[in-house]
Amino acid sequence: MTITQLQYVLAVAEHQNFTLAAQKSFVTQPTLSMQVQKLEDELDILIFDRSKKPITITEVGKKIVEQAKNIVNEAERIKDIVDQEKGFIGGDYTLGIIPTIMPTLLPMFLKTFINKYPKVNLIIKEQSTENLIRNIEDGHIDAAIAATPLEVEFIKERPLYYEPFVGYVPNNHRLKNLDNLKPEDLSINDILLLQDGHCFREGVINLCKASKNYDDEHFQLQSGSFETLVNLSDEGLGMTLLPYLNTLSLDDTKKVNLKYFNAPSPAREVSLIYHKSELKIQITEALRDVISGIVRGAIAFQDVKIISPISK
Amino acid sequence: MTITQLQYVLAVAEHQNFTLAAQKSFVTQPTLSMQVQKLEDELDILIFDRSKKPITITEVGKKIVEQAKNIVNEAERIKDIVDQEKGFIGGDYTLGIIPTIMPTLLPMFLKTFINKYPKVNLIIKEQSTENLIRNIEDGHIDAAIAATPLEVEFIKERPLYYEPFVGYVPNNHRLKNLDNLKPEDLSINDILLLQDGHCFREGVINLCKASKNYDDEHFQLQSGSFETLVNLSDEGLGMTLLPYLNTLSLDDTKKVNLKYFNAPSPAREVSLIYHKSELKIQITEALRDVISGIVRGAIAFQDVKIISPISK
DNA sequence: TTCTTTTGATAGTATAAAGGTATTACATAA
DNA sequence: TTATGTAATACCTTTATACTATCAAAAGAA
Repeated sequence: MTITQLQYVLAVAEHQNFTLAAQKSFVTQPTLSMQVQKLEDELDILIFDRSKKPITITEVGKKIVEQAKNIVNEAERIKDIVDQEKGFIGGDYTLGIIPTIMPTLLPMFLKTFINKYPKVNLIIKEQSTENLIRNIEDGHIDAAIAATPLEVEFIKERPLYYEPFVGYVPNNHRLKNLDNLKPEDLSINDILLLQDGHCFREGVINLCKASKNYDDEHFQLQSGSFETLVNLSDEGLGMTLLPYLNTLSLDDTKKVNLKYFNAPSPAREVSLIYHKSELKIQITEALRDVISGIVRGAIAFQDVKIISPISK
Repeated sequence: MTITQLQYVLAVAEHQNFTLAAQKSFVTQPTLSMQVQKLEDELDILIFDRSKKPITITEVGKKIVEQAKNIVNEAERIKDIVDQEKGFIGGDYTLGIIPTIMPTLLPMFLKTFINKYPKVNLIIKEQSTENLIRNIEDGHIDAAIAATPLEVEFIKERPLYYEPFVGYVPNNHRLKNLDNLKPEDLSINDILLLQDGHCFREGVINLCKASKNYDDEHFQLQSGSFETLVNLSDEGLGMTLLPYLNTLSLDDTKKVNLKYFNAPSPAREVSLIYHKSELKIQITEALRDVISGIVRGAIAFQDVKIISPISK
C-alpha cells in the first residue's frame, strides 16, 4: 500500500470514472487502473464495483475511501510542517468568497497580499456558502470568506470583522421620515431581497423573523446584485438592506437614502473559515493577518448584534 | 514520500541507530539509509543529526516523526477495516498485564480465548502500569489489563470488573477481633506493601490516605509478590491487603485470617486499556467479551468504592 | 597516540514496481 | 446491428527499491 495508490483511489471515488480520475491525477488510465487493482489485490477486497455504469463504490470501499482521505491529508501535512519550519509561505492556495463579500472586500486586500507573499499562487473562487462548505470538506479549497457562525463540525472559523446592515430607504417609502432604524421597523413584505442561495438573504430574513414581522409569504422580487436592488428600490419597489461596505461606493445622490440602525446595529460576522485539519495553516494565518490589518479602521462600528446567516 | 520511508524514519527515531533500525525493519542498513536520505532530499531538510553519536533528531525531525506516527497508524487502520469487513480475527496481538493481575486473571481466560480465536497470535507481556502506558503510546503493545482510572489522554479504558480489597489479618494483629474491616481501621504503619512500581501499592496507600491514617513515613517492608506478603504477615510483621482473586487460592488455614470490608468495600477497577486510535479494535473487543464473560460470576460483590491506582 | 570497533555513507547491480503506448473486451446507446 | 465510452490486458521502458561489497568517520581501547 502506497500513498500514491490511496490518492488514485480517492480520485476514482470522486469522479466515479477511471479515465477521468487518471487525467486529474496526471497519469494514464492503465497506470491508475493497475495501481487500484494492486491495492485491491493486496487487501483482497473490491473497492469499486465496475459491473455498474457509472461504477459504484462498495461498502468496504466507502470505509477505505474515508480512511484514505485521512491518510492523504495527514501525509500532505508533512510538507506543511517543513514549510512552516523554513518560514516558506508559498504554493497554490485556493480561497473561496461568497458573492456578497467578493466585490467589496477582495479589492481591499488582494494587492497587499500578493505583494507581501509573492510566492503564493492565490486562486479565488466565488461560490455560495453551501458550495464553499462542501469544497472545504473535499479539500478543493483551502479556506473561504463567508458570513458566520455556520456551526459545521469540520470547519474552524476565525472572525475577520463585523459588518453592520444599513437600510436603503427610497423617497416614497413608509420609513422615509425615520432618522434611524430599529429591527422592529422592518417588514419582510417591503424589503427587496437577493436570490435564494445568498446567505445575506437568510440573514435579512432572520432579522425580520427576530422582529416578528415575518409571515412566511412568497417574496416577489429577488435579485443577484445589490446594485440592482438599489435601483429597483429607487423605482419605488420597496426598501432594501445593504452590508456596510457596499454602501461606501454609492453615489452621493443615493447615500442620502441610507439609514443606519440604532445601536446595537444588526450585523453579519465575516470570518475566514477552513478545515479543522488546518492544512496550509501558515498561509491561512498570513491571509488573516493581512485582511484584519486592512479592515481594522475601515469599519468603526463597535456595538453590533450578530445575525445568523443560516436559515433555521 | 512513501509510507515505507516514514516507517523507516520511525524506526531510526526509536532506536537512534540506523543499523539497529534496519534490522528491526528487516532490511539492510544501506537500504534504510538511502530511503531516509531520499525523504530528507525530497523535503529538503535534515530529520536526523548524524554528526552526533548517538545520532539525534532535529527540531523539524521531531515534528515530522510525530506526524509520521499518525500517518503510519492511520495506514495500518486500513487493514483493520478490511479485517473487520471479512469478520477476520487474527494476526499478532500483544497484550500487557500488570504483575498483580497476571497470575490470577490470565489462567482464567487464556485457554478460552486461544480456542475461540485460534488465528490470533497472542503475545503476553508482564509490565508495570507505567511501562504499559509508554508501550501503548509507542504501539508496542496493542492493549493491556491494568487498574484504572489512569487519566491518560491517549488511552481508552473499558472496565472488566471491580475487584474488592480483602484484609489478611494474622493472629497477633491489633485488628484480629474485628468481624469486618472499615477503611478507618487501617494504618499505613502496620500494612505490608508491594514494592515501588506496583500500582496495587499505590491503591493501598491512597486508601490509607483517604482514611487519614497516612503520616508519610518510610515503609520498612516491601515485597514483589502477595505470597511473600502473606507469609511475612504470618510471621507477625503486620497485616496486608490482597485483591479478591488472590484470596481464592489460599490454603484453608490461611483463609481464616481473611477479613472483608464493610460495604461499600474498597476495590480496584480492572480495565482493558488501549490506544484511542483503536487499532485492532476487533481483537480488543473479542478479548473484552471473553474476559467479561468469564469474570462475571467469579466476582459477586455489588457495592464497591473504587480506589485510584495512581499516586497523587 | 595508534589500532580496533562501531556505524553510517557510497558504489554498483539485480529485481521489482510504476508508468507509458497500443490494443482488446465489454458494456451501453443509437 | 454499429458506434461510443470506458475499463482491462499485453508489452515495453524507466524508475525505485533492495541487495552485497566497500569505504569513511567517529568512538573506545590499548
